[in-house]
Amino acid sequence: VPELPEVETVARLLRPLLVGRRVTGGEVRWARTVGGDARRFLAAVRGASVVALSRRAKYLRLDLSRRGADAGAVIGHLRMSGRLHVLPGDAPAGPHLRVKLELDDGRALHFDDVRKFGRLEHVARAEERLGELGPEPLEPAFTAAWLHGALRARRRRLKPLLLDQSFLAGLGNIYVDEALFAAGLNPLLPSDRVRLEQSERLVAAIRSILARAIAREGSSFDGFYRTPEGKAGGYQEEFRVYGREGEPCRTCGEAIVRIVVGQRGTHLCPACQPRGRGARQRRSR
DNA sequence: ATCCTATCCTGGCTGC
DNA sequence: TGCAGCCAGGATAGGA
Repeated sequence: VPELPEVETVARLLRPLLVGRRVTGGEVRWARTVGGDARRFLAAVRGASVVALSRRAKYLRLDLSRRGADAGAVIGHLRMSGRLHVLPGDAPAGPHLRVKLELDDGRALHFDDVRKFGRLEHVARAEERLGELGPEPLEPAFTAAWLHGALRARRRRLKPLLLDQSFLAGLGNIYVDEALFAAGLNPLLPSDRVRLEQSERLVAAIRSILARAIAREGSSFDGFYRTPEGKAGGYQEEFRVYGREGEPCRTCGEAIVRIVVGQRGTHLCPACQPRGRGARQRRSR
């Protein structure tokens, strides 16, 4: 599932192929992908040039201009199964092609998406489609002090809170599970019981896991995510808990467990990620 | 304030 | 072998 590292990889690899290019035409095969109105979308992007390509949370943002004037932006979200590829103009459409944008260099941007949850929408102002997003975990503002305060200001279980994009932007099911394992924190722990020292471990875990996953161009384990070059990512080889139910913990040998938290499959090592120390102290007295 | 459920989708899997 | 039914999963809306 594309999360921050996968979207960052897509942005980095597409940027040199798209920035400076003008959209000369296009085709929409699934209207909902572009927000429901294919004609309006194509009119908005035809003739516009890509002036910048960036990532915010799990969104891709293509800023457009037409004859030097602001022409809004295309906001992309890969959701579960979306893929973006720049291919030769005469490349055949894949079976799940939803949107194709022809470029002035003879190539074309293909948006393929088996499950049709992905989006590639045009908006006048990028902010209106980006929603309310928390801080970027790789930005300097994401510190242990901030996280600790933010966690204590709420009373939610850690896992759903870290998945909440308005709390922290860019993490999804995989990297939350991996980060909680690396920090030794239980996914069910109420956020207001996280101590400063635990917040420090969590910040360090999130930062290092995301950086490492970007270096490996994301995670590919279910046949969906591929880089724009068609390659699989490599970070799935470094998973400690995700998708490892029943397999031994690489730290302690205990069997990895899968539970459901907030309707999400959640993987953890029950020995390395025990419930909070307070609960254990109470039990032992 | 927080949690839960349904919705959107389809391929792949399970069970019979 | 065939087929019905279930499930994952990000974001969001609406209800408890």
